[in-house]
Amino acid sequence: MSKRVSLLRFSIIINKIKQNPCSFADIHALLERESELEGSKLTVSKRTFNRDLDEIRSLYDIDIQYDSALRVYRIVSQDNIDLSNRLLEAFDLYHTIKISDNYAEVILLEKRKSQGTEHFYGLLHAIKNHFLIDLYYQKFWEEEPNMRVIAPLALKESRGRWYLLCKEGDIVKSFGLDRIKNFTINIEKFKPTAIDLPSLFKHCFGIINPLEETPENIVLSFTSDQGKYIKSYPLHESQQVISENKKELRIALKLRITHDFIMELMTFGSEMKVIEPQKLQNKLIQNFKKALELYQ
DNA sequence: AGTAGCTGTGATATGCATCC
DNA sequence: GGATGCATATCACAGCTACT
Repeated sequence: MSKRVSLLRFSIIINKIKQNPCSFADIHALLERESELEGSKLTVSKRTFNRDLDEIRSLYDIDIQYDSALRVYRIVSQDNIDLSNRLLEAFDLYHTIKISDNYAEVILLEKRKSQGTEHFYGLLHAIKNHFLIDLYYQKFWEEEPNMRVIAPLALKESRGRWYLLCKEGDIVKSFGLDRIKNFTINIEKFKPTAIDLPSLFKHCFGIINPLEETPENIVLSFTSDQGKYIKSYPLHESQQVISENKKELRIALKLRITHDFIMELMTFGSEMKVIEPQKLQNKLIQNFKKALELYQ
């Protein structure tokens, strides 16, 4: 039994129980069906299933137990939902890529360059042990990568990309992992400083963080169709629905108005209107006018 | 150097017995 | 009825040898 087959079985078990608490017989039947799709045997004995539950508990922090009153297995606690969902997602993605060769006509992977995740391990080592690093970084607008010595603080995910947060002087800067050409861990250490990074980025849309800007209360109105997407994929953690009817969905956000946020808002075109603040509305009007001028 | 085939070892799955 | 412990079976893989 390969690790991949076990992990696939864990994923099937968790997803099934997550959707609907069910009996061992139900899970066995599902594994039987999945075996046909997968082309290898996924069904296991009751004993192995029990051991799987232990593994799932330690791997994903998902506690599945038998409910004798309802005669079903169900999830009784999930310590860190975000983390376990991400672990499951990561495995589903891994599995899909793994089998994509055999399903080339139905699994269409995006052709894209590496996200720089190969740097994770080395960077984490430097962050944990407070080592300075010599970073060779390729800016979008420069031909050659330049080298800088920086104090790495954290890795941050933002809008599907990964960034290295560093301290340069008193400022926290971010570097896209996909633009890191190379880095070496310096023998010199830096003095760790207590910076509350989650708070620092609390009112940011993405990775751009102009601290001189104060967070603004923003109200947006979406068409009801677009509103459905916005409700399922919120723009920001501060997003709150303030009103909803057949014609529109109104949401409130609290964040710093940055270029990336304005660009994101422009992608909604005529499906969205800025209600507040006035200066954000003006900025969008100005941008759309400029865009229109390109065609006149 | 590359690879096919063999073997030993550790990891994993299983069935049975027993407990609660 | 499900959960658990234990002995055994099975599998994957690294390391080795022999061959091309």
